[in-house]
Amino acid sequence: MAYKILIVDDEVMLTDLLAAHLQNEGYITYTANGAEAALQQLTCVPDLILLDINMPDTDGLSLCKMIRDNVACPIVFLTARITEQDKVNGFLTGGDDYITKPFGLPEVTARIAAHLRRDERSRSSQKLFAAGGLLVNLSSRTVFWQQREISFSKREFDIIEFLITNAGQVFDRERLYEAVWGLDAEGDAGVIKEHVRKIRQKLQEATGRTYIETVWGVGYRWNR
Amino acid sequence: MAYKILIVDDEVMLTDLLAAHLQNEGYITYTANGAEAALQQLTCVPDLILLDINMPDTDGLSLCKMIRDNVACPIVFLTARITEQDKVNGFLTGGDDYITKPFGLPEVTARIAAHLRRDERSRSSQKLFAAGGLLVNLSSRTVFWQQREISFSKREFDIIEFLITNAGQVFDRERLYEAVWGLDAEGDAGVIKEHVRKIRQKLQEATGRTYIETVWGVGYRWNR
DNA sequence: GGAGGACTTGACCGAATCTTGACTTTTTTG
DNA sequence: CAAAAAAGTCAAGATTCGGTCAAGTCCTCC
Repeated sequence: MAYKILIVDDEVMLTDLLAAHLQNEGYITYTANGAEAALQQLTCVPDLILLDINMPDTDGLSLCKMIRDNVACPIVFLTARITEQDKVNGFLTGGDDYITKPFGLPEVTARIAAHLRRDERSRSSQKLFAAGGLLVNLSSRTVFWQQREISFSKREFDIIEFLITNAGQVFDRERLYEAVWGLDAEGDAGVIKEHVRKIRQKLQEATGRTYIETVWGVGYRWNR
Repeated sequence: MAYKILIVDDEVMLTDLLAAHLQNEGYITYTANGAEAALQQLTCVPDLILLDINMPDTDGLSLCKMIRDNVACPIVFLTARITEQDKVNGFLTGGDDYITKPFGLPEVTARIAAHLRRDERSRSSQKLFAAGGLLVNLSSRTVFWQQREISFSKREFDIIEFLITNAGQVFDRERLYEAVWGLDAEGDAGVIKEHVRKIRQKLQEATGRTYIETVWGVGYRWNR
């Protein structure tokens, strides 16, 4: 689930540059080179908006308000400078940020990532999964079986998290490895066998069940 | 947006009665007739919980603790009576309340409404955190352990503040650094290790506990 | 401008965890 | 039924990570 970012600036060169860079980072990008185009593009329901508020022929403030009225995502302003007056005008309200030109691409990337993370956190601060006495809490990374905590290492929990959020689906080892270790990780997906063993062992010991089922010749699946 | 209320009691008649009444008042209700069911229902992330602590076959205290560890909403206890011993046992902590059986429906409704109002208000500007003798005051930036102040430097307190306002969640050093030093700060997130050491040292010295827990390979988490 | 506390850095060590590869068991298939 | 393929087990070595420390720098308040 890649994030969608809408880039609004009158300079085509700049929007294209940012779009190319962000696509490279794995984001889906949309561009708009004017107020009208920006409003049209809102239909794509972006997760974050990069917005130049100093565009000519455009009242930045009211464009910003119109955007806010229609989508709830964070807005990061691109601007030559922010004066105190701008802040007073209410440009900068909850969840927003600004980057002053000229800026470096790494800076933009970092800010975007941070905002998306923060937004994600507030959107669903408690991620809980329950199944017959087993309680998995993704934000505190804990697993409880009837008042008793079962502790898992990082990799073990990562695997559990992935399987449980996709409970019922079967994943082969390659796919699991990719999901947990990352797309560009190199190494043998055979490690999974070992981690799954450990997970099952701990679960079995505590609950009497194994939860992770082997689909022979295909992969693993989480059973509630 | 309607509030969600989870009703936990072993008597089906009672849960159904309460549910019907509260639905009539405009609440969304969930019911559970046992400890296990209660834990499962937590996934609905209720805004308030009505909990019978005198259910047979259930250790009310630890069930209560489990619930608290996973959701932050107020808990209203339904009980035959609350003894002094119960209070000492820690059943009642900030935001909680109890209603002794037998009770009238109007009483339940009134209490629930009062708690939801209070919770709403305090959630937006919670400035005081308490956990077993430890009292953290965000506005005066002080930490007390049983009438005794423990002093922390700016950075140390900033870290404590962030962790405590997101208690239970795990943050890796990068996120923590970002949250405390700011998005555009440059520097090594390794500093955190040193600050955490100092914080723990002071807390340990004063309270005998460390509060900040390490989740190996992932990050840090504040334990109440 | 100096003293003292706060903040930062980098190196080091031990411990927790991850990975590997050989080996065993189970399942499928010819 | 035997061979092959897939999955599970195990122990040992490799690796990564977090805690600690000492030293250096920065800042602030006299």
